[in-house]
Amino acid sequence: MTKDIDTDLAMKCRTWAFEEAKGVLKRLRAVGKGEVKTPEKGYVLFETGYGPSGLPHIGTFGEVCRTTMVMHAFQRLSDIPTKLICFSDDMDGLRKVPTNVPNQDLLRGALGMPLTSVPNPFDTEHKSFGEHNNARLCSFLDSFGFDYEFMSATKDCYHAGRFDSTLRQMLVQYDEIRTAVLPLLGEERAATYSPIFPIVQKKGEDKPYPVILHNVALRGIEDLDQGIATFEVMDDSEAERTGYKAGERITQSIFKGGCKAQWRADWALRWYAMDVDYEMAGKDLVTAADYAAKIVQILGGRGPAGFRYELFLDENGLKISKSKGNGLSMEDWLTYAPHESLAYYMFQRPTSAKKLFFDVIPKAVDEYITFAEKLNDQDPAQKLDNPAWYIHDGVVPETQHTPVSFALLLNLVNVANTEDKNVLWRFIKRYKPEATPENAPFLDRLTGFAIQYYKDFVLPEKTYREPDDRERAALSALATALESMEDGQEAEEYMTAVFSAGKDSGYEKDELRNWFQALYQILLGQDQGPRFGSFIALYGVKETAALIREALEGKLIKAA
RNA sequence: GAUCGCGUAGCUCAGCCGGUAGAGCAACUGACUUUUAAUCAGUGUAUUACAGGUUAGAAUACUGUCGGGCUCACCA
Repeated sequence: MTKDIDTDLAMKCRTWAFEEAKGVLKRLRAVGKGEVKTPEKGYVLFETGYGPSGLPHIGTFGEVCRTTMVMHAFQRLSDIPTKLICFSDDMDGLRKVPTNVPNQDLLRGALGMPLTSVPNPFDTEHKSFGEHNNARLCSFLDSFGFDYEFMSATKDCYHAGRFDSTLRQMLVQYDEIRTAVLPLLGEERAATYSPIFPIVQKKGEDKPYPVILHNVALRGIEDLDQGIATFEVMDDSEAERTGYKAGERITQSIFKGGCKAQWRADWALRWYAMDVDYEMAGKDLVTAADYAAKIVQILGGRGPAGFRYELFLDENGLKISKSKGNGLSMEDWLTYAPHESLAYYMFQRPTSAKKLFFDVIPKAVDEYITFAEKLNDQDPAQKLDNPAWYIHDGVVPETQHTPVSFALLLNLVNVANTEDKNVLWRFIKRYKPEATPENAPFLDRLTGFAIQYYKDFVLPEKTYREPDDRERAALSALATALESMEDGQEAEEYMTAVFSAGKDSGYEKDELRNWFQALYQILLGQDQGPRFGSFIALYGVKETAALIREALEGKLIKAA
């Protein structure tokens, strides 16, 4: 790519993304024995992991988004080609049945199977549960335009034999690896811990039914080059699920899909086999990542560079958990704001815990807009301090331009009292006559979000009331007056009509305030509203008249 | 128990390779308006948790204390 940023300048940049990218350089220098050079695989590998037992979520987005930012930074530090791989750990066993998935019985009958062997409970063309979720991950990532390569543990690695040479080595160093992990484990677990789990056919099943044996110990290596080894089952904890009881022995090849590594070891296996240069991890995984790095060292390699980001908390400072349903979900955010604003949020200080709840959304959107608006005019040093640089990889597209803030838009949609984008656009044009949905597509998206916000949070609060006799007479007079008027007149003209209708129906001068309040309460379902003359001008004369007629017929109350 | 981050204006937070403390919201004042809201303009006298040391100078780096919190220690 063209060098938009001078390398020296990039080296001086101290934002976390560049600090991380420098960490990658440091790793390359160590691996290259003092020289930074292109790795044998031909590129620098940035990896993010994904567990396909659930759907992609806000954490998935955060990792891919942030890793991409580091990769973009790295591209300013070095000419070495880069690649981002989103790795799906889809050989992992199905441990429990997710409650938010159809065909619960189907899944209950597949416990213990690798996810890519679990039948697909969804009505999609994918053969397995794992593959279905993989596809979900990809379409999720694609919807944001991430530039990545998908990799399946089952298909691309275990079964393809890609991990075999590393597995061979793990077999040789089995005890060493096991010993390294033991200090981390509780006593009970340590007794039966194995870094490698053989995958066997469940006993007593006619159909193919692969299950992962977790409670085994390596007893001997029969043929190292074929990966053939003997394992002994250590207890009866999985007897019911697998048919294997304590003391039974299994001799088989662990190559070509014959085994699965325990997750800490699996991480190490992947890092070593693929020579991963960078992978970040959430704080909940720090210990595991440290141990995985130790295992990589035992294998003779060096773990990837990468840092530990803090977790997201809810409004009360508690960890966001999908099962508890606290905090904000991906869907919540994307319902009310563009993904660019979420990327902006992800850029903000990943090393300190952030509260992620509803109120942060509008602020994130407006801060994103502020930075995006000024990026292209800044000098290179300033650009590197601008979050928008990281979100858009250097240049903000013209289509992102928006002359109006999200906060203003939220006010506008409230005032406009509309679920119609076109009406909202008329209000926007009053502020910024040059803006159109065509020349400001990002603003057009924002109007959609603002309307959604209005629908979900403002509209339910509305309470329309019935007009009394005097109000009824005044409203009726106003409707009649408006029906004889045309669009396109000054707001003052309409305002005069509103005042006349009020005065003619008996409102004294000091009482007119009540007349306006009545309009809002009866027509808009709220105690306050826009200047009414302007409202008519923007909403439309005929439309306003129609609205009044509806109110008089009591339709608005029923609708609400 | 181990680890990691946090403690700055009423609220949410920014500032943290050291140089007299900022934003948004809230509040208040004014302008505009034949109502209100919006909009526009303006208004911030915070022991930067506490203590100590380093420095010509510390919210910022260091040491300690207190407070409250996440995560890990069964599984991944």
